[in-house]
Amino acid sequence: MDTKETILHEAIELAADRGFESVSIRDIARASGIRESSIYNHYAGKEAILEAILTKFISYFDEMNPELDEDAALDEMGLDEFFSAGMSSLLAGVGDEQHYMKLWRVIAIELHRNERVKEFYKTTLREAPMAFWEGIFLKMMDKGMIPRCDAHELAEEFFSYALLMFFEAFLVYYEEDPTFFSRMAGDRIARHARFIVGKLHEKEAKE
Amino acid sequence: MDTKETILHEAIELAADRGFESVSIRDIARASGIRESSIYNHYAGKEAILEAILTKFISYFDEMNPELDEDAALDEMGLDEFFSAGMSSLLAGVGDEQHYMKLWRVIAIELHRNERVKEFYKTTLREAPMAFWEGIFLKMMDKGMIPRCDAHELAEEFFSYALLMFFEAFLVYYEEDPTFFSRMAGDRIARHARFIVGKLHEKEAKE
DNA sequence: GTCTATACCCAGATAGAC
DNA sequence: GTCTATCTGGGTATAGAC
Repeated sequence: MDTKETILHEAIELAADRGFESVSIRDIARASGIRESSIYNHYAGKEAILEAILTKFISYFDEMNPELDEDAALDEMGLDEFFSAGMSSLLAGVGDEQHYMKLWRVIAIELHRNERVKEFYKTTLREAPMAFWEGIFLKMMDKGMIPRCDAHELAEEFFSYALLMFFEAFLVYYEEDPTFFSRMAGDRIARHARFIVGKLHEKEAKE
Repeated sequence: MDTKETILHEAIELAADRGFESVSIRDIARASGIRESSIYNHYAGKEAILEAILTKFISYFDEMNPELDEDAALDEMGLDEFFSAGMSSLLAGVGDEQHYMKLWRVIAIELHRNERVKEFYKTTLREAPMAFWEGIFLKMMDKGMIPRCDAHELAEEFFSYALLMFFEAFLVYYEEDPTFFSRMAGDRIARHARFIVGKLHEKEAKE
């Protein structure tokens, strides 16, 4: 690993503990085994390191979240199976490699003060998945797999729970248990999915 | 307003913008119209001011959230009415006075690094309301108002959405719209409540 | 590209006159 | 209880030798 990568890596490790704001150039230099001044040969300043962290996170996220071929999947699966598959895909997208988890933690902490992170949250973490699931639900209705209802609302009900898990895992429980998301989110979201599926099945049974 | 109160007030105003960490004693002194050194006649240090903020918030919160007499209420109301009442009570508990909203914002930002805030979140914001709603659902089942099911799960499904609104309102949307919670949470949570009530009604119809 | 040395600033905090 | 003055430490960042 070259120096530039090392600096970035150590900056993330430190920022996951106490937030990027609380990490100094000195800290990063010490952890990277070089002097403060050497950092400026690789990054223009502290802000540039944060930008690099966000860029790394976003490209990592995109790479881990290939477009799902929902049409093919919908033809082959039942409703329950599809939810499980969708959730596995979601969790795979979050990843569970330790260092990647730290990136999520940094992003969560930066949310309140960084415009780029806010934009990422609003479009990539919230709107895009909501639109995806809304599309899925519409197709399910077309195929008669679920009864007709407001697909937009259904998507909101379904995906909101995953968003709450994100906030709780990385802002509330992270320090006492950095694996909270990988360990708990899967089960909790699966339970939630069953609740929603239950609702759809009941509707079906009723009609 | 005496000096000690002024210091606390201005500290909150500043911390709501950029987080308490980013506010300096100098900033607070300037906003309060006194010198830095004078602050130490009222507070032991910066940490003491943060503690005072948390204490103010918690006592304000407790004051705004009187115990609801759910038994009496349940006897008089239908299911829909009770949900509306419960939600109004929740929103009243959050309050909408500007300065109080700023306290919520500060709390949300501090969540990731302050143990006291984490504890408040876990017990007062999450566990207590969950237990309250679980109790309500159990009583509703006893009275035959809703079909029997897992009351704990139902409470989680119901209240999780309100928690997500808290995170989104104060971490994501606050800067562009400080009134997001008062304006949006009410409607959104009401819609969510209708979704849950819908589910219960369908269960009822089915059985 | 890394080092030493240093500039410059602002942070939290204290001493002591009034 | 407020002020002026000051301390000490740590922060980001730059200059220039090697």
